[in-house]
Amino acid sequence: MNSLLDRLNSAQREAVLHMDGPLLMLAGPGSGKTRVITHRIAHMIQQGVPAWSILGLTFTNKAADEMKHRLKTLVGDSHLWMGTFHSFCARLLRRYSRLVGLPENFTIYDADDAEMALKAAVKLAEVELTHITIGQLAQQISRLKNRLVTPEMLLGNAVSHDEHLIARVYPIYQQYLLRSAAVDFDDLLMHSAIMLRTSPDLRAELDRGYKYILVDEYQDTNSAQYAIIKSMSIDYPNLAVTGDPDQSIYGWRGANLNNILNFEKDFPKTKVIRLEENYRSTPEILSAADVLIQNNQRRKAKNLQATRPSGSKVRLRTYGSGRDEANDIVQQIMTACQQNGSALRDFAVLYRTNAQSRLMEVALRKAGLGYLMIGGFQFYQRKEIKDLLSYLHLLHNPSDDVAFQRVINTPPRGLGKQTLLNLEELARKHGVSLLEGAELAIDRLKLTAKAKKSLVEFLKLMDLMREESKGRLVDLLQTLITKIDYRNYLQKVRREEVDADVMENIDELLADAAELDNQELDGNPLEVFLEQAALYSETDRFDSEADRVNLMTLHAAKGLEFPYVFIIAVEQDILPHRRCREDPLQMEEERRLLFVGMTRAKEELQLSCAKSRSFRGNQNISAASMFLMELPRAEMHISDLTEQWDAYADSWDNDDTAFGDFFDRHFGSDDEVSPQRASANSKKKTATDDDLGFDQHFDQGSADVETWEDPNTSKRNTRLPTGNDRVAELLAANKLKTANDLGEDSAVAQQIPAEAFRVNAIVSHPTYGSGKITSASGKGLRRTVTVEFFGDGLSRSFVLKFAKLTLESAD
DNA sequence: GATGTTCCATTTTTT
DNA sequence: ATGGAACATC
Repeated sequence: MNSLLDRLNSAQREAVLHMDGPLLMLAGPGSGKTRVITHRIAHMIQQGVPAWSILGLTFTNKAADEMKHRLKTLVGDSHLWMGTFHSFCARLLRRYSRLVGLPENFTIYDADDAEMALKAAVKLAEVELTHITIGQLAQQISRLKNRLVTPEMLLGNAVSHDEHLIARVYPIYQQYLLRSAAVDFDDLLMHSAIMLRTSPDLRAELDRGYKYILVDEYQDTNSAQYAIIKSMSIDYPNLAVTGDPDQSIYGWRGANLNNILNFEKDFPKTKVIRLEENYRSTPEILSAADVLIQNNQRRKAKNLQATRPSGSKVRLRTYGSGRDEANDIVQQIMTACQQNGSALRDFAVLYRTNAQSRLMEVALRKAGLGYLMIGGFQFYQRKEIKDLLSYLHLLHNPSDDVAFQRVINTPPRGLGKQTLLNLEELARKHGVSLLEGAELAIDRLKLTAKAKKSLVEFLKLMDLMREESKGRLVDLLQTLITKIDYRNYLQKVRREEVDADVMENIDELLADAAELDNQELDGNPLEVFLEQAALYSETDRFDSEADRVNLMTLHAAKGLEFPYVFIIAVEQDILPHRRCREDPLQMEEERRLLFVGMTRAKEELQLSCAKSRSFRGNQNISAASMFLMELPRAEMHISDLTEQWDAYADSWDNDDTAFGDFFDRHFGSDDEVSPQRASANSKKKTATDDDLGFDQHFDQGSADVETWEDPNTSKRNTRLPTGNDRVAELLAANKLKTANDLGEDSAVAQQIPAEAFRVNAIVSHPTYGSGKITSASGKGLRRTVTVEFFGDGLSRSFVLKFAKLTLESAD
């Protein structure tokens, strides 16, 4: 049994040996936390603690599975409950649903379903969503729920317009969910917490039952989760939590850092153990991450100790474009695989937002390398899967109005908007679900023959499925697919392209069902199937046997490790995300996010940014992230691979419209221009010919790595004039005359961009009067514009250098 | 009511 | 770029 304690350092051993009383493990990245947890449980079991009295709560199913797996190798099969908060709560609610007014066959709505329900609620509440989107509203309500704020608590407390709106919609949303016998993700926690609060007997029973509770990633728990754990740790405060405040990255989801910061106060006589030795990363990687995180104000200092031998320097790379970035990384991966026999699965590419995966995917596919993308559009969110599952949901829970809505006319069976509206009204009048409403409708609603027939058929289908649901899940699904001729419908909806994928997804769903059919289950298979789908996340099955490059967001990477890590698009407005700019707290969370990403790496780490990146279809100039300026750059390997930049710039030169847009975006808007942007632009322009000297304003410093400045500080100090500013100024001063004035030796010329003469600008000509520029091309004085004159409606072309054109208005 | 077309916002991160 | 919603047409 002492083998359990072998190969543990003293702090780890102390944690493993701790049994009774609260325990706080402050575990830095790579400090062997999972190992400590599993060994500790194994130790407890060996000491005679019954496994079923231990409750392990994790953040992802993946983490739970991993621990279960490791535990199995230590003590064999054991019957402890280890899972996510959400699945634990789901289980709790299934058993005690009546305590919160739900039937036990309630449905768990995913974000999509919840949004549909919210939309319905907004409609019922008869409010107008003017300046807030449905998504924002959903998030606000989610935050309230995470803080255990019920609709009643909101009454009379609303001050702002938003608060009034929420106070109005939130209760109706909750009602809607209740009537649909459904809960959203947040409800799982909130209902559980409330249930524990209002049922002292149940609380005491669970407290007694789960004598030992263990919470992983405690820094990411929110108030609802706190309430749940706390209430089960009163009589038996054997609560052990592990976490790292520096890895708190779910503040936006209501995670409350105070949970971990105040743990010692909360639970008297807490034993605190710090795990600061890092067994994962090279000293280079660890030190870079450590230097970065020290820029956070709101943290507890900690002393990360590297234990591994020195490795290669952390790389910091600048690319010309996101495409170059992706290609180079793929190149590096291939080289590494060839030269030192690395496997593809040793590599991870991490990014801030899911959208950033695309370029990597393209590059990997082009190179013929397999990849595994975690997150993004998830399997269970695909239309074809959701459609089919909605039928099952409706079958399992006939009150599920969201499922009904999704399913009733998919595939189209002639039940249109108006019919559905009538049906809805009928159901509401009778206080019944939509499905029941449908039954009523057949007699009570005047329907077209077709609609009536469809409704009858639909109800017959549901009956048939009800019959079938006693058998195997696969058969049920198969019957459904055949009856509604679903594959044919899909083929029609998505013409030609990618229908192979779609069909594969359906097959995969069938396979999932078949797999479940073969398992021994302690519950209703249909229910288990649906719940799995609802609480499943892609992160959970990331380590498939296949050898592939891993692609995922920084959030999804939490808790994982890889020999080689690339963090891409470390750029201003992406890695500190745009939405976090003003909020220092959110800014710190962004920094922690990068910290988490960096500390995933074992051997090698590369951070990169690109100077231009396409966003929503067009190329934008990017500035390096302020976080890169905070890194110990002297100790890193820095390289600037922007030689492709000029090639990109040239492609713009050939396309004047594109350049016009570019100009607008960077000089014509009121946005402040960072030095990076400005010099990037000047670099581009000086590469061409006869400029107007406009650049001189900007041509200070190159964008080379050595001159990287903190974009935040420099932005504030140097508000650069924009093209429009200057034109407006000169127009006002009546100094802007004709294009001739833009001649080389004209004083004004130094300041007027010929590009000011662009499409839609109003100009006037001594002979033809005024007109509008309808097209423009060329640079500088050779610029040619076509003007459509208001007088005779005719178009004429001019070369700026020679024509006497006067700019009347810039746009 | 179904199908086709255009326009529009949209994207932070996830159980 | 892309998919959804609003609008138009069959």
